[in-house]
This record gives sequence, structure tokens and C-alpha cells, in this order.
Amino acid sequence: MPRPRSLTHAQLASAALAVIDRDGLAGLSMRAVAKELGMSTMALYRYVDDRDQLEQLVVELVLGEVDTEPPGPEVPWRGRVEIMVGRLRDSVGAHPEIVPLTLTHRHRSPAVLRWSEVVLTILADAGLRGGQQVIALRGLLGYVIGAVQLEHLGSLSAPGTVAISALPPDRFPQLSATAQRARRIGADQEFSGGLDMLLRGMAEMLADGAGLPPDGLPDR
Amino acid sequence: MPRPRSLTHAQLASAALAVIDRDGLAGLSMRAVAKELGMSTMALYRYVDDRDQLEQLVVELVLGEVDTEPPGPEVPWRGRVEIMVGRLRDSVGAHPEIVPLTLTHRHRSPAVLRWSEVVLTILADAGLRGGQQVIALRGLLGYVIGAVQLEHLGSLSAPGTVAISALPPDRFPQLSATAQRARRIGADQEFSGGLDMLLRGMAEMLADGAGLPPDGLPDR
DNA sequence: ACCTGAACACCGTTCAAGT
DNA sequence: ACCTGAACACCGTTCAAGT
Repeated sequence: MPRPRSLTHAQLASAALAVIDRDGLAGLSMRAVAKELGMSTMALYRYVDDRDQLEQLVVELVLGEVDTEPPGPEVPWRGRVEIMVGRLRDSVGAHPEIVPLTLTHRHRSPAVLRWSEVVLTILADAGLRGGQQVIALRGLLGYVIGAVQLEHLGSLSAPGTVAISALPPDRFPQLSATAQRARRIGADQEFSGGLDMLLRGMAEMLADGAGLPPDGLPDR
Repeated sequence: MPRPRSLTHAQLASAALAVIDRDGLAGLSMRAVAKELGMSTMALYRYVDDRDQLEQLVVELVLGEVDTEPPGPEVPWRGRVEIMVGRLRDSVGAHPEIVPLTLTHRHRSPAVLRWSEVVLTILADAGLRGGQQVIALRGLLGYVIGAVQLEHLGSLSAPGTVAISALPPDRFPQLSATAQRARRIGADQEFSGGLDMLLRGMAEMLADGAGLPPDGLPDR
């Protein structure tokens, strides 16, 4: 008589995320997750092929919470992009330890695909042409990924910025002055300031039709 | 009679980098590096406190090759930023497996500090004010980091893009159309297109003095 | 002082065995 | 069918010992 499955993928993912939130990404192991669930290590392999797939489940648990409902058309396109980017950043930012996992597993995540689809729709709506859309989407994704990592690593009690503040001002005049100022700028302000830079650039590209490849890549 | 040191830090770093270039970052281990050098594993601990410090040496070996000579003033400031960003991307791009290491060890790298100092000088030269400089520098660093990772992961025989091309066009119309086009856009074009977006945004910020925090953060 | 090898506490995963 | 525990081939690092 077949015993019923005692575990769902969701429970597995939650247990793994709990381990990560408690002990960091370095603390994630098949053994740790099994202990978290009160099962033997090998029992996990009933539900998952290998560690890689467990990681995929964690990524999907976190990214699956990103609201991918398109913002209303009454919001200007730049505002809509800001909303979508903000949602992604908030979800990942709530579990910054998983950032390295999202990088490796991003292409397989339905949530990221849905998110990308909505952002592309907004960009197309705004009037960006084919080649520009690709560049803009990768630019946005690249910015979010990079910024979240800088933020996460740079703010572990900000060892970087503190160390930089202590640099010899004669050899690094700009850097030490900037580090002083950087401490007064919050992470949110930094993030939205950089995003603003990107969006301004996009709007300008839109205005003068730049960003097309030199050979005049066709639009479809 | 004290034996002479048989190893320099540079040799150690080269051996580790050789392991990484051959077997990937996952193949890096104290044992692997020791074997590469023909020594016992524990001999490495004569030269390095722990694995973390070995990684730091690798990062410095790669980033130390970045030319941080400021480009001549005859080049417009945007061009100078492009040159500096390009140098960083080229060095890291030559050993993409180390990207995760640069993230963790970046704040301790003299090479990155020198690079940042030069870029900040260019930005100050261009007329960006204090708060804007911080945002612009982090924006640039974030973009490079994110873009290099997307490029590296996304181009391992491009499993992501290929998978995306195979998506059901009815559920992901924008994405599948975009994936088709993305295959015709080279990595360099993507990178410089995104960078161009950022630089346009910076130039615009410069023009109208935006990016200052709401409370009017003073310039020094 | 430099280098070694055994040992400890960890990994992911395979495999044979229990219910 | 579901779950277990021993075992294998790995880690980083400590420690005592050799030259």
C-alpha cells in the first residue's frame, strides 16, 4: 500500500528558505533542510532530483511573490517601469541571501518570465523599437541584479564604506570625500537615483531613435 | 637554517586562476591549487590565512591588470567614462568565472579603489555634484557587475535565450518576439547600448541638477 | 622556517535495505 | 511507494610531527 507523500514542493522550499534566512546561503545543505523538516537527508531525494532543483524551488518561492499585474495605463510608462522594478527589488531584497541563486536559476523561473513580459509590453507601449527593447530590458535587469548585490554586500554593517572612509585622502581625494557623503544617502535613494538615470536615458533614446544597431536591424 | 620561501603570492594566485580557468569556480579548492603547485595542501597555509584570502589574491591578480591611467582630457567626459568602464569589463570578462569573487572581495581591492577614484574624478570634472557622484558611481558599478553576470550566464551557449525562444507565443508574445531579435544583437552591442542609456541619463541629470536628495544634502 | 600527513567535521549523492 | 543509514568521494582547517 503506497504511503501518501508527506511533503509538498512548497513545504520543501519554505524549509530551505528558513534555513537560508537563519544561517545564510552558506548554511544551506541537504542535511540542514532535512533536519529542518525532521526527515532523513535522503528522503529529500524523493521530491527533488538534486540540490540544484531545491535551489530552483527556493528561487521560485521568492520570485513567485512578485506581483506581475501590469500597472494601470493611467500611470506614465516610466512610472510603470519603476513600479515593476520596485516590486522585483522588494521581493529579492526581502531575502538578499538568495541573490546568487536567482542569478543561476533566473532563466528557468516562470516568475521572471512573466515579469519580463510585462516590462517589455510597457517598453513597447512607450514606443521603444525592437533592438532598443532588448537593450532596455537587459539594462534594467542588469541594474537590479547589480544594485541589489552592491546593496546587500555593501551594507553588511557597511564594511566597505567604512574602510573607504579611512583611506588616505591624499591618494584618494575623491573617494574619501565621496564615502563621507555616501553615508548620508540611504539605500532606497541610491537605488531610485540610479534607476532614474537609466530611465532618463531610455526616454532620450526614445526621443531620438538611437540604440539601433549600425546595420539597421529590422524591427521584426 | 630557515628554508627560503618557495612561493610568491603571485604564483599562488596564478595557480588558483589556472584551476578556475580550467575547472570553473566550483573546481577551486585548496587541494586543487596545492596539486597544481605540486605541494601538499597544508603548505598553502604558510602563504595564506584561509581560502578567503586566496580568493582575494585571485581577484587582485585579475583586477590589478585594469589600466587605471586617466584617459586624456581631450576626450569628452562621457568617452572617458566609457573607456574606464570598458577596461573593467574587459578584465573581468576575460575570466568570467571570478565574477562572484569580485563581488565578495571588491571593497578590499586596491585596483577597484584606484578605478573608482579615477571615475569619480571624471564625474566631478563633468560637473556632477556630491550626491549625484555617489549615485552615478554606484550606478556604473552596479551596471557593470550585473551586465557581466547576465552576459556570462546568459551566453553559456545561451540556454536562457534559446529556452525563451521556445516559449508559447500566445502567453508571452513580447518575450518570444524579443528573444528572436536578441539573438541578432551581440554582447558588445548590448553592453554598450545599456551603458549609453546610463550615460545619457547622467548627462541629463547634469543638465538640470537632479539627483540631489530632497533635504538638499550639502555638497561637502 | 618550511612542509607534511593524519584527523575532524563537514558536503552531495549512490546504493542496498527496511516498511 | 516512501523512507532510512551506511558508504564514497569530496571539502576547509587543526594539530602534531618531521626536516
